[in-house]
Amino acid sequence: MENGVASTKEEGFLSRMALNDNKAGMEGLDRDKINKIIMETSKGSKFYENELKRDQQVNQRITKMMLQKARITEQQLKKAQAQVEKVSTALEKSRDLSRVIVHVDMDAFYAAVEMRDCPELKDKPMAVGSMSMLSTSNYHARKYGVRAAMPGFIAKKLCPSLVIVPLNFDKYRAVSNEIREIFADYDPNFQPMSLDEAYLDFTDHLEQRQHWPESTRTHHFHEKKAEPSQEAVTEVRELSPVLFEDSPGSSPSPVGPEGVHAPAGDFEVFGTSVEEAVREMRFRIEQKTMLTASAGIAPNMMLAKVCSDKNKPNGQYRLPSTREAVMDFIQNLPVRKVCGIGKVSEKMLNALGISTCSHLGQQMALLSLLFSETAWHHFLEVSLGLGSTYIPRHEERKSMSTERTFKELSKVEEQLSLCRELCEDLAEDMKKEGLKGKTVTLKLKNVNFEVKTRAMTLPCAVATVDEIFAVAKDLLKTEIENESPQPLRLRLMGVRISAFASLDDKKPLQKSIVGFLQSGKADCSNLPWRSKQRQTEGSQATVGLQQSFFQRAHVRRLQLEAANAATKNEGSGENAPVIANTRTPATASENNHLPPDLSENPSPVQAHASTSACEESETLTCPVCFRKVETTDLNVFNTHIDQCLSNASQKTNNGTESDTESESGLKKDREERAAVNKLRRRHEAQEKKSKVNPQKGQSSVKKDSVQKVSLIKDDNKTATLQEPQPSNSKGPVFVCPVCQLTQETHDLAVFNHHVDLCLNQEVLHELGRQTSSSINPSPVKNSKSTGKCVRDTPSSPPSKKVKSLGPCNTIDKFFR
DNA sequence: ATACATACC
DNA sequence: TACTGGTATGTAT
Repeated sequence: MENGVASTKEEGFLSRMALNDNKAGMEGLDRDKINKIIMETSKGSKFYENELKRDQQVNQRITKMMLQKARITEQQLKKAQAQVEKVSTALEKSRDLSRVIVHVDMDAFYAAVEMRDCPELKDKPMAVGSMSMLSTSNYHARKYGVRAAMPGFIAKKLCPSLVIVPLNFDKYRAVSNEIREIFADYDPNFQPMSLDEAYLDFTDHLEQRQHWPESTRTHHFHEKKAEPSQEAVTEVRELSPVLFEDSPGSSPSPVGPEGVHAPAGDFEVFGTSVEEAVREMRFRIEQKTMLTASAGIAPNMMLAKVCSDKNKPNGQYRLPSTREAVMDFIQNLPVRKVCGIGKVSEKMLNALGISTCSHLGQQMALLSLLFSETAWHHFLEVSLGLGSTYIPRHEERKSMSTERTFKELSKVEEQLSLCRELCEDLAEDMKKEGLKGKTVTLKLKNVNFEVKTRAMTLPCAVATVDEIFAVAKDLLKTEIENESPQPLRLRLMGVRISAFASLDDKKPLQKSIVGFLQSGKADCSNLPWRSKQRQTEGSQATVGLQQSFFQRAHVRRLQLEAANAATKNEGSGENAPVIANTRTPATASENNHLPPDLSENPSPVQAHASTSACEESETLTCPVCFRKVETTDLNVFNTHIDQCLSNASQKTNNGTESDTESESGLKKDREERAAVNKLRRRHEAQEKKSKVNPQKGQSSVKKDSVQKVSLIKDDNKTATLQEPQPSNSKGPVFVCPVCQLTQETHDLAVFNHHVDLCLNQEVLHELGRQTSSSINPSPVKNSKSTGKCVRDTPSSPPSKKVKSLGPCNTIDKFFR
C-alpha cells in the first residue's frame, strides 16, 4: 500500500505551493478558496515551473525511500528496534526537567510596529514588504490567507484592500533593542534568534525572584490613563494596537495561588511563579514598546518554541516540568510544528504515515533505517519531548553574504559591475566586524529560478573589495564561459565569504587565544557539540584568572608600545595584503570569446593579488607582548615568550617588590596561565568527550550510534560514523581529544580515564615545564606514540609549524 | 573542499 | 510586472 504518497501530483504539490495554515491566526479560513487563488495566480510562471520541478525531486526522494522501505526485512527491523531502544534509554536517562526555558516571540512584529506608528492602519488588513514579497502581515490580513513569505501581488489577489507598507528595518532594530534590554533582566545570557524572538533561561531568575519583595515585582503603567479605576487588564489591551479580536489574551492573570492581585491603579504587582514572571516580562515589553509578545514556558528549547505559538497572539503557555505532561503534550503535536522539520521532511514523514510526534515515536525503528543518523536522532529526541536545556551563547558568525534580485541581467559588463557592487557591500560589512575569510562563494540564480553556487578557497583570508572581487569575478567569468555562447540570464547574484581566519587579527593562530580572552570560553562555544553542555563551575572560574593574566599582558603591551613608539613595530606586516599568488583559478581567463570587459579587468587587482604573500605564515604573535615575532620556528618563538613573561613580571614588580616577590610574580603568571589552560582544556575535552557521549557525562548515546553499523543504507543515507572505522572492528575507535592518539578501546570509561590522564599530564607540563619529565598517560593502545601529548586540531588544519613541534610544546598548548 | 538542499525568521 | 535576503547546517560527492 502506497499509503501517504501523494496520490496525484496536484495534491502533493500543494504542500509546497499552498497556504501554510499551521501558523497562528489562520484558523477557520476558506482554505480551498485561498489555495485556488494562489495556484491560479502562480500557474505558468517560471517560479511555479521551478517549484514543480523541485517537488518532483522530493517525490523522487520519497520513491527511493519507499523502495528502501520495501526491502527492509523483519530481522533488520528488529535489530533496529533494539538499537533505537538503547539510544532511547540513554536519552531518557539524560532527561533534564530542572530548567525553565522561555521562548518569547513578538506578535506580527513588523506589522505591529507599523500599526503602532500609523494608527490609520489599525483597522485595515495590512502587510509589511513589497509587491514582490511580504515579510509579515497583521491579523486582519491573515484572515484572508495573507501571510509572511507570500508575494505581495498574490496577497493582493487574496485581499484587494490589503495595504502594503515597505520595510523599515532601522525602526525594527530599535524596538528590538528595547525588548532585549528587558530580556536581559530575566536572563543576561538570553539568545536572540532574530529581531523579534529570543530564548531565555528563567531558572536563575526564578530562584532570585523567590526572595524579592513586592516592590521589586511592581511595575507601572507607562501611560496614566484618564480613568484610573479601570482594571489593569483592560488598560493593557487599550494600549495595544488592534491585533487581536479573539486572542486568548495574556493579561488576565489567572488568580493563581500566587497571583498577587492587580490593584486598580497605575501599577501592578506580579507574583513569584514562572507564569507571573513571564507575564511581567510581557507586560513590561508592552508598556515600553506598545507591542505585544507571546511566550512559551517549558523544560527545554524545543518545547518552549512550540509553546510560544500555542496562545499567540498576546498569550503565553506553560508546559509543566513533568515527564508525563511533556509526553502528553507531544502526542498529538504535528511534526511540522517542530523546529527543524520543514516542508520536505514533513512530506517524507507523511509518506510513511507519520504526521504527529506519537507516530514518530512508533516508527523510530523504521526511521533509523531510512534516515541519516543525525536525522533519526533528532526525530527520536522530538518523540521523547527532549530538547536542549542549555541556551548556547551567541556563537560567532560563520559566514557573511549579500545577494540581490533584479530584473533579468544578461550583459556581461552589467553582471560584472553588479558583482563588483556586491563585493563592495560585502567588504564594507566585513570591515565593520573586522573579519577576514578564506572562502568566497558566488551565487547565481537564472531567470528559471535555478540556483548555482561556485566557491573557491584561498590559502589566506581576505577582506577587501579587490581581494573578494578578484575571486568572485573569476568564478563568474568561469560560469559565463561555461555557458557561452549563451549568455547567463540572471535574476539574482550573491557573494558570500566564509572560513573566517580570525577576528581582530589576521593570524589563524591568534584566533583561539584572542577569542578565548574575549569570550571567556575560547572557541569551544563554536563547537557543535557544545549545545547541550552546561557551562561548568570551572569555566566560570577561568574568567577571573584569565583576565588577571591577560590584563597584565595587555598592560605590558601598552608599556612596550609606549617605549617603542618610534620603532617600526606594528606597521610592516600588519596590514599587508593577503591574497596568495596561487589564487587565480586555472581557468583559461583570457583567450576567449568574452567581451573585452572580462579580460580588460582591473589588472591592478590581479597584480596586487598575485604579488602579495601570506603574511600570517611568516610571523607569530606573542600572547604576552602582542607583537609579531618574525620566525616560523616554534622553539624560537617559545623562547621569546618565556623572555616576555620574565620581563613582564620583572617590570611589573620593578623596584617596589623584592626579588622573591618578583619571582613569585612570575610563577603566578605561569600558574595562572597553566590554570587557564587547564580549565579551558578540561572544558574542551569534556565537550569532545561529549561528542562521543553527548548527554552530560554519562551513559553513551552517541557511542551507541557510533557502534551502529549501517544496516540497510545501500546507496546514499549511510550512517556517518564518528571516526573512520576499520571495517572489521567490533566497535568504535576513540581518538583522544588531547593527545590525538587513537585509543582502541570500546569501553568509554577506559577512554575517559585516558583523556583525564592526558589532561593532567598537560597541566603538569604547564606548571613545571622545565623540570617535568613527562608522565605519560599510557595510551590504551596507540599506533605511533612518541609518548608526548602533542595536540593537533581535529578539524581545522593547523599550520605545519605547529604540528612539527620540537621538544618544547609551550605553543601548541597555548593556542588552540 | 564544493555543490546543493533544507530550514528558520 | 511581480515569488526576498541572511545565516546555518545537513548530505552527497
